[in-house]
Amino acid sequence: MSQDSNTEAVARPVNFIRNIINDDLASHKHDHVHTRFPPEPNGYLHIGHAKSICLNFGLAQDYQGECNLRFDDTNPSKEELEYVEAIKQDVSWLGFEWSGEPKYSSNYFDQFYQYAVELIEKGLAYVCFLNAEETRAYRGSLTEAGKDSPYRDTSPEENLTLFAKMKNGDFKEGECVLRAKIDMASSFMCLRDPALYRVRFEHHHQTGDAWCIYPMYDFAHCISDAIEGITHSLCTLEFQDNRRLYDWVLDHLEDFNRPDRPHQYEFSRLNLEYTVMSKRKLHQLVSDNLVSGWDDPRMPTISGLRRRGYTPASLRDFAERIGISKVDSMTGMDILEASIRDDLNKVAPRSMAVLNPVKLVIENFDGEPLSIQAPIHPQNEAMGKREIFFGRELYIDRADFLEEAPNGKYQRLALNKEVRLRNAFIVKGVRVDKDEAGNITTIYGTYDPETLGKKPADGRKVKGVIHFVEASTALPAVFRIYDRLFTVENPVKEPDFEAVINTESLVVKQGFVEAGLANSEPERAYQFEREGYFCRDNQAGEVQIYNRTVPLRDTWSKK
RNA sequence: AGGGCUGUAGCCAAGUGGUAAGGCAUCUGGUUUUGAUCCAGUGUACCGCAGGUUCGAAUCCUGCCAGCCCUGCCA
Repeated sequence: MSQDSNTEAVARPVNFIRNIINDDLASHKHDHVHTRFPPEPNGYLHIGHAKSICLNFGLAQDYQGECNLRFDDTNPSKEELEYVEAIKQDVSWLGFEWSGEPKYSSNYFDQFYQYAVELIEKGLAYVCFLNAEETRAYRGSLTEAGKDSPYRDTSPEENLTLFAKMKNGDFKEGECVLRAKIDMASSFMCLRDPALYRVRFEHHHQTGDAWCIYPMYDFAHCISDAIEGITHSLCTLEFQDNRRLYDWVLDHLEDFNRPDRPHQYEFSRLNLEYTVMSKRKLHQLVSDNLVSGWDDPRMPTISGLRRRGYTPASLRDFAERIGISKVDSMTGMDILEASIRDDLNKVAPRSMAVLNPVKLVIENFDGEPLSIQAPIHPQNEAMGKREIFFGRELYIDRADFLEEAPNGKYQRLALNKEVRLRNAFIVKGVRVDKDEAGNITTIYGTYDPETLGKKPADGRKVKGVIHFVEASTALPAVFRIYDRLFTVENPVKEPDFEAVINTESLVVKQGFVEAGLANSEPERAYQFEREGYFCRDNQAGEVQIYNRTVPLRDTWSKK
């Protein structure tokens, strides 16, 4: 089938959903693609949602179709306006544009009501006065059929009256529900006469107090999709059984019982190692003050990742790398980290920062600090140069000095050993000062003035390179070093996931950055050479705060 | 256990009867004023297990095993 000449075929990801779409287009079941991203506004979006966003909006882009943003707001007791605003912002930040105005399931409350009436008229729905407990008992179990509600055979006329009374507020919360009349013996529990509407005297963030009955997800979602002309309704695996109800509703409504109506397809949700992904648990972390908020840089939320320094491009790339399938999988952090490193390596300006400073005094240097032009990106000259300084007093990282080199592989500074100072001269350790406890307080050394931008003339080999900042011009800074939020791969498996929280997931360090960073902006990424990728935090203060997004790849320390 | 799904290398994941893509990770070289990047190379995958059909099976059939989901008036 595929000809050799067909090599221009773009390297688009392949997955079962694209195969379905291709088939649907080929068979003319649909002549276009229209997807939707339908979050319930009851919390902040996380990276699992990012996967779904990239899927739905990405499909629309690739097939020149459309993707709606729809707030699935059928349960006013859990939803808030704060979340709808945050969700819009996160989707936009990720780089996607929804089709037209944002939609709300609540836009269709009138239509839902009419469709419910249609089902009642057809004898396919009834008002049931069993309470919640009775309903559960009547439902049966996984292995036993349920039994019919005593209200199941009420006439359509009477049900119409009852349903109107429900809408008018004549019944109390919990007194009755509207149920679909399907099959109390079905092996699909969701088909055992599921509730379609419940009574809730609750203020809704979109419709105010106009309604006191609210549709259930299974009734509202499929109809919303159909009203909006969605072709492919994508959701996660746990809705596989619900698909039967999705189809049942549309099959029994005159407006939607047509071949080109929407169909639901399910893919597996994202599970990431060392974190939790459910909104409930994320809520708990916030309310228990285990993190500073939804946008704590340790959170897997989109806003948290953003504050951590993740870029929209890196998250989109991540979504592409993990792909779409129906396998229950646990994705490693390494893929996420590879995505952000790949992006930042290309675009992040280089800079130097010393996180655990110790003073290095260059004994044979005197006078004013020397200005040096250093490349902003060693592999990309077009990014230009920056000014750094070299002087008599420098800071280097304590981890870059040992009085005695442990072995031949050691590539850092030691007494009587030379090392290159990044972007500057070759220096040699001479002696140290220590306090009473034996801690090194100052390192003294000498520099070779002939080695700026060149190798030693005498041909001697100097292997290591360490970074530094000039003491008098450096800016003090706080560094927040983040690590995984949990100590175990899958915290959800623990009896109490909060018990396995990583108490060292945030370590704060005080050090210095280059003078050139005086005007760094929040969310701007930098590579602090040899340390990792950092971004300025959005918290204002006298001292700059940098969040470590991800360390540089390290193929050496593990040996 | 009644039903719905899933099992391809350490982790993701292509593959839809013709003899196992790719990414991440790993390892090995080379370049390098970041132990980074970059470049080149690197995998005995019993394709969950056992049978069967076929000239030929990861792909079809049967049985078994394992994991996930379903008994909200949540989504």
